[in-house]
Amino acid sequence: MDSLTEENYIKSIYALSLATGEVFVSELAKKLNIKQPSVNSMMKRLATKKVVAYAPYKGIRLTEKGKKEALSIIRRHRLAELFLVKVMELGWEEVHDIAEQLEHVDSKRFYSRMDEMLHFPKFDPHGEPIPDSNGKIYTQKRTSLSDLAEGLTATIAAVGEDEKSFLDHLNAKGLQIGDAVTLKKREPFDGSVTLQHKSKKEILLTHQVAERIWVEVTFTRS
Amino acid sequence: MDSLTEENYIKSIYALSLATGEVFVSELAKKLNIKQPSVNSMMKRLATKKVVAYAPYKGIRLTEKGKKEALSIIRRHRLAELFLVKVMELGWEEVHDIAEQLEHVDSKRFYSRMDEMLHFPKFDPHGEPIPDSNGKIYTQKRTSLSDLAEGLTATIAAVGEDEKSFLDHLNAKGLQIGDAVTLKKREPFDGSVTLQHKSKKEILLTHQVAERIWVEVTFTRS
DNA sequence: TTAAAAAGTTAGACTATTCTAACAAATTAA
DNA sequence: TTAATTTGTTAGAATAGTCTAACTTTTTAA
Repeated sequence: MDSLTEENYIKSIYALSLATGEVFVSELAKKLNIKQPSVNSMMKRLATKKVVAYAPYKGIRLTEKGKKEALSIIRRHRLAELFLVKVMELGWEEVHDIAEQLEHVDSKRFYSRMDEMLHFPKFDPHGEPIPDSNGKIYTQKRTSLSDLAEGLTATIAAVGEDEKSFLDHLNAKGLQIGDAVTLKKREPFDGSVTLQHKSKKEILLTHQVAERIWVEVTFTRS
Repeated sequence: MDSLTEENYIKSIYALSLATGEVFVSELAKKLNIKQPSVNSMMKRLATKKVVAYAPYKGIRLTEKGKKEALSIIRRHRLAELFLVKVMELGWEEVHDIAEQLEHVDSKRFYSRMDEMLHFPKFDPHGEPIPDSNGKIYTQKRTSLSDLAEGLTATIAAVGEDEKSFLDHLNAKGLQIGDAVTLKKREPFDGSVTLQHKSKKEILLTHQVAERIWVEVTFTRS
């Protein structure tokens, strides 16, 4: 097991190395508000633990093991944020610091219950993906249904709102997460969209509803 | 601010010194699974911080400041337990270890929201009192309504269940927290009780309901 | 009432984190 | 391409918590 401190290092390394695959001691030190020599010795420790690959004067990279751990922490953080907002009705602005603490709670049950209560969300309301319990991230490109081009077919991946009334509305329309829909027509006037659904029925959604639905394009026009 | 470790010491000192007002190094060491010399040096530190009063070879006592801190930790722990059970629907047996971690979360909002969501509970379902945010504990002697002697008048202080259906039932009977009731008669056969209510009406409750209502005796027969 | 037993204390050591000071390597810019 | 700048590393120290070994006080009980 990693200490709370180690977890924070791992999380930051993941975030900072996302783009290029590596981070430098100086960047990490700045991000964590810690002096370079401290980062340096922590890297030696994490290297011993096989969490990072680290050679002196070279960049820091997470190993597979390290990535897995990072994703697990990120999952806990994002689930916690979503939980605090959706279930506890706290404001987005006040939620980050609390999630920063909750992410270190060691209890599978605690997180699996959150997951259940939130209906296994794939994204947090910022649109950031929540890794699943195997560390798998939904990487497919998502678009809001309100931006999908006419004629394209896409799968409903997630909804931006988890409120019962919204879900009820989708239900009433016969839509569910996982359903494939084809965008038949978008009204230029009000942005409402007409969908072709697997049920063969045509479904009309207002712009307000469409923009809260995230889809993944599965087929393009050939 | 106290460290997580210090908070754990304070909580244990409070619990162990409740009866006599003091704890001994050996007891504390056993409770925390820590060796005596470690406890000894921590006591020196907490004494410097004015959290405990401690003289070598004498017992350990919390100062007023220390008691306040202990009550705040206990409040957080009990709120968290209740929250995990009532809101997150986890089982009582699996909740303690998680609450043990949540109690150290530093966020007033987090706890005040729990408090609100739980309707400002005065007791956890074990019947243990939850200190309020000023550290005040509801010390009055409580009895279950199912144990109240015939003829006594008492005030409804809390209910052991927070489920909507239970609260609805009480509502339908015209009972609310804070109401004074006099126990008119208890049926020996099924334990159901007849109450005299301030509304002048007589109310009949089954044993099942009565045992979930906590009351404080306000008047005794003279 | 004195000798075990129990309880408490000191001293010294070790790990996890962090820091400052001083030096070394790599990069950048003139 | 060398000198300045940036980046990284080592060495040594500090704090929080804990431990073991070796006493010292108190208590308990014969």
